[in-house]
Amino acid sequence: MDYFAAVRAFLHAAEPGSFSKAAAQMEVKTSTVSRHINELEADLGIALFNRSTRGLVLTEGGQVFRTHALAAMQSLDDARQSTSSLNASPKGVLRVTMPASFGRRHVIPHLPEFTRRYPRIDVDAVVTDEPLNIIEARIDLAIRVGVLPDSQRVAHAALRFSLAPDDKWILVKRTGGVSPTRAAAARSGPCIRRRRRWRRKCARSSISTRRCSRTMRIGRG
Amino acid sequence: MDYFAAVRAFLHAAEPGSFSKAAAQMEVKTSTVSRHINELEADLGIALFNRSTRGLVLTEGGQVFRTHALAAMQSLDDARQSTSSLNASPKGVLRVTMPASFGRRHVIPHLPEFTRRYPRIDVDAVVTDEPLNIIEARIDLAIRVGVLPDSQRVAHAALRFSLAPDDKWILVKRTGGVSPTRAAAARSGPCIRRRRRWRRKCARSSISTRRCSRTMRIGRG
DNA sequence: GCTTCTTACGTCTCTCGTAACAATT
DNA sequence: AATTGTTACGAGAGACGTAAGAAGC
Repeated sequence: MDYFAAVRAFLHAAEPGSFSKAAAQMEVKTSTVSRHINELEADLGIALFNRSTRGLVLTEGGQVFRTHALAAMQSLDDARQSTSSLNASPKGVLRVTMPASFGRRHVIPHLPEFTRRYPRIDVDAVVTDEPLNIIEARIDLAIRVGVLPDSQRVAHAALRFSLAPDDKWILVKRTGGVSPTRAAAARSGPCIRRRRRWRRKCARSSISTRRCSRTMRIGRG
Repeated sequence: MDYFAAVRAFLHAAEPGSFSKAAAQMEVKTSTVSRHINELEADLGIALFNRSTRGLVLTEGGQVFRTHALAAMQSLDDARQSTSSLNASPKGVLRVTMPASFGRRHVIPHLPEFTRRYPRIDVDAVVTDEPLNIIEARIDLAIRVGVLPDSQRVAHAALRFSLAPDDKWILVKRTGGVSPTRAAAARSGPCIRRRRRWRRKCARSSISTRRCSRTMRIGRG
């Protein structure tokens, strides 16, 4: 059974003491509410309502369940709210890694302006020439320049920085010897694997890609 | 989508940082876990995991969601536990109404023994000859004797008390002039409407009818 | 080659609404 | 007669597993 729907139906019905009103409020049929609550009662092994045509009255068990269920649903709403609000206004920690000399010249000078514009973002700049494991080090964005010693990470080598006149980074795929999928990855945007996946997901579900593009705007003058 | 299943899949995957392990633990396929978490991410508009073949790492949003989701699921478990435990060991308030003289003679004398046997039950005996509205007065069990003045409540008149030698109350249907459904009601057990429904529900879903029978054992010597 | 996550596809379960019924005012 | 809860039934959606693909070890 759809436990979520069942609990919601119960809570909607408990307040006015009516299945019909609950159904109207939830924009489903009375039969659905009735079924959901019957399923819930079967699952709990206890009656939640005393039924009469004069209205419904919560049983003792119904009252107990209602109290806890309300708290549970509240928690779940909190979970959704606080989580999805994270992508509404950019906020949190952004860990960026970059080569030392490149960083000093092209990134660090712009950080004061960046943090002014996005005060809720804490930039965590890992300035190093060491080849980091971007997963283990929890790097959100890696900037690489030149030919990497680790030739297995071809995708990284496809990212090239260009100070273009417009508000975009230009991503140029490496010429020659690139497999179709890798070329596609390079075409579609930033080229580390999970970023490509993220973009695909955005396209699928109409999520704003703001998070990506803002992240990429760090080095713009 | 099945929100509960999705959240559960997420929590199972977050701990070991693996969809496969979560799938094995939940006895579903990896594809199911993957789908659930993708749905959750689409719903929240935020990525919950950073994926790599070396394992998964929760994003910042993933950690936030995990914290809240854990609390929510905990609350829901509490709701189920505390509610269904109500019918495991008899506990709570039992409101019984009965005629004055009958009560004094056949019920009240047995209450000390009853409360000794079921110490977690508080019996609330409404001893009155007035015809109560059992819903409004929150009566769990009504004992009626003789012909009721309110002839519409035929079902009540079908309950007859008998001090049988075995551990049961014998319920005899009223002879003559009983409609098929009412006869069925009288046959099937205690005859106020919601009790009949309760019995039907028990039969359907294999719920123990213990709660009913215990309630009915009040007057046994 | 093995493991891991992803995804398209077909099946099948399961949910929902419709509609008829029961019960009461 | 009107309202409210229940339930059988059929259509439709949606979930699941299978299997193939992609990516990294």
